This record gives sequence, structure tokens and C-alpha cells, in this order.
Amino acid sequence: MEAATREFSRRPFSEASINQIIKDAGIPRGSFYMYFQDKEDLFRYLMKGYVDQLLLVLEELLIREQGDIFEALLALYDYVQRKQDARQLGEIGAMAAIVGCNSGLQKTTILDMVEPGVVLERLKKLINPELLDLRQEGDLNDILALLLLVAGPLIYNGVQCRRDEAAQAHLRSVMEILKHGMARKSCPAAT
Amino acid sequence: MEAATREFSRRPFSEASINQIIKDAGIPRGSFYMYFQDKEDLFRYLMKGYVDQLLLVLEELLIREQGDIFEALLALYDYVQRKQDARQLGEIGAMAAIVGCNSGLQKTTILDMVEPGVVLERLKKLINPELLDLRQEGDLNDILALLLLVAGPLIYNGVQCRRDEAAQAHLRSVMEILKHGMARKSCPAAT
DNA sequence: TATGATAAGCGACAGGTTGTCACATTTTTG
DNA sequence: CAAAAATGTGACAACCTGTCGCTTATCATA
Repeated sequence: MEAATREFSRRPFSEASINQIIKDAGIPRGSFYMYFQDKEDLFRYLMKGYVDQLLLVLEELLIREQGDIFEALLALYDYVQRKQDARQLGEIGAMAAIVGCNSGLQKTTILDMVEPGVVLERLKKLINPELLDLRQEGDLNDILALLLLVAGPLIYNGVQCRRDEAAQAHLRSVMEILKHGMARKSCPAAT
Repeated sequence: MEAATREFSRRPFSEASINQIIKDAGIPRGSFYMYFQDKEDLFRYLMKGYVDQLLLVLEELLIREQGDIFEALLALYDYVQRKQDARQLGEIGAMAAIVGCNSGLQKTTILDMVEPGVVLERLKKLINPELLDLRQEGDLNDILALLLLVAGPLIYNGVQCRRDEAAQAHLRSVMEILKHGMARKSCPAAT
């Protein structure tokens, strides 16, 4: 796992080499194929663990924010940036390194790693729908998917850049847009 | 170009083989490297052409809709679905096939193909900012990037699925959310 | 038109990759 | 404790890519 994380952090997925990983790990070729079908299988396994950790944090924040998904996502960004500042990102940092490891041509988003349904189901349980305050009964799944689609890259950005005020402001402004756009009642007065 | 389109439509980028392309095209290996640096270079070149075509359509629609980017994006979805129904998608269909060509692990979004700045600059010239009616002066670039981030996958979905009412409704509802969320004045009454 | 310089075309090749498979070794089980 | 089942192992075939010395075409100029 350590060797795989190292390799995937160094090169984009398509260029990562099983050869390198097994050489680094000091295990023979055949053993690798005993446990993983191929490079993608290994990558998915690795990611699943890291994504689970991030999801765990988000769930905790969601509870602390009493089901407010907007606040939870903003808090997740903060969390990630604080850890980043303290250079304590650990496992999540490894994930970011791996996921961020793209050739510029192909980006791998966090959500693509896990079956999308799973993430959504886990989050739905903790969300207070009243706080979402939906204008019309859009499918909660669709709404959440939209939120994560938008928040994902922005939070990922937070992992990459140390304390980037602009990025944080951007996330906040985007969240505002989504919150207002989804709101049932009339908008509060403009700033 | 034809051989390349065929190959990229068949396999995900990472699995596509230059060997296959040159065999199919009947050109020698060296000739390929005379014109393209590598597989990615070829892919980008191919995509640039197709994306330009789609952007051209969007620009036309933006003019027809008098600078309303929301309506233009909805119209783009319609356009793409009509063409799809009439099996006239041609070049754009080829692009969709290629871009859609993903391993499930790595998705290549249309926007990743062209320098993002270029798309934004071209669209900004045609957008009527008054129609966007921004609540606060968020950077127009950021707003547009958000719009395209969200609309991109949905429209791409329109190219893939023939006449998918649900997808269209989803796009419309997402556009509503963004439009309301960005609006300066109070929201119109709920539906 | 002849000529030489410059550009383009070509494919064998080296060095890399992956997944497999027959065999060695360890573990389990009757 | 021996046979059977599971696991470990690395040489191997089949593939891939980018290069490089060589051949061929093009084109400006004498």
C-alpha cells in the first residue's frame, strides 16, 4: 500500500507502473496479481480507504452543524486547510496527492472513486432537509449530487493550496449561490 | 484523423494504442511522430476541432438568445438532443464518443480539452451581464466557470442518451437553482 | 534543366510495460 | 503425518512506445 501510494503520487495513473510498485515493495510480480486484478483494481482499493476517511470527517462535521450540508462543506474546507497548514494531513493528504495526480488531460475526481450512490446515501441520513429548505421538491439525490459536484473540486483545491483565501471565498460564494437558488422562501436582502 | 477517432471511440484514452491507429491508417510509425509528439498530443488536436464546433453552436445560440447564457445552455442541450434524434450528430457525436470514452475510472470532461480561459473569453463577449443579474459582483469568470462545470456533464449526458426527458428536466432544474441563486433581486414566487 | 540542401518518410530496434502459467513452497485438513 | 489445497514466485510471451540512421521527395537556385 505504501509503495502504491508513493507511485501514484509521483505519476499520473496511466503512467504509474506496477513494475515500480512491486520493485519498491519488494514483492514478486505474481503475488501482486494474487490480490489485485490490475492497476485499476489496486487504485480503487487505495482510494476507497482514503475517501472513507474524508467521508467520516464530513459526517462528523455534518452532525456538529446539525444537518446543515452547506455549513458542513464549508467546515470541511476549513478542516482540510487547517490540517494542511499544520502539515498534519496524513492519509487525506496522500489521497489528495493521488487524486490530484493527473496528466492534465485526465482528472480523477474524488466522487468517481466510490460508487456515487454510497456517498449520497451516507450523507442523506445526516442531513436535515428543513435546513436545505428546498424551493420545490427536487429529488434530494439530484440536489446532493449537484452540491458535491461543485464542492468537490473546490475542496480538493483546498487540500492542494496552503491557505488560499481566494479559493475559500470562492467556495463560500458558490455555496451562497446554491443555497439561495435552492431556497423556498424569498431571498434575504442582498449584501 | 479517422483512424484516431475510431480508436479513441473504441478504447479509453489510456488503453488506446498508437500502433492500432497507424496500422488502421496505413502509415508508418515514424510518420506519426513527425506530426504528433505523442498520443496525448494527437488526442488534444482531435478534441480541439470538435470542441470548437460545439463552441461555435453555443455562440450562435447565445446570440439568438440575446446574451442569456441560461437559455443558451438549455438550447444547446435541445440542439444536441435534436441532432441525436435525427442521427445527424456527425462531428459532435464523434467528440461525444471520444470524450465519453472513459474507463469509468478517469473521465475526460470537455472543458479539460481546451485551455479553459479560451472558452470563457469567447463566451464572455456574447453574454449580456444584465441578464445574469448578479446579486453581488462575483467575478464573471468564476460564475461562468461554475455554470460550465455544472452544465458540461449534463449536456454531455444529452449527447449520450437519446431524448432523455429526465435528464432535460434535471438540467432545467439545476439552471433554475443557479439562476435564482445568482439573482440580485428577490426571488419570484415559488412554483 | 541540373544540382545540392533541406525536409519528410520510413521501419527496425531498444527498452519498457503487462498478465499468465508451470512450478516451488507453505498451510490446512483428514 | 501425508496428501490436498492454497498461496508464492519469476521467467516469459506479447504487447507497447519513442528514437534514429537511413531513404526518398521537394524546392530554390545556378
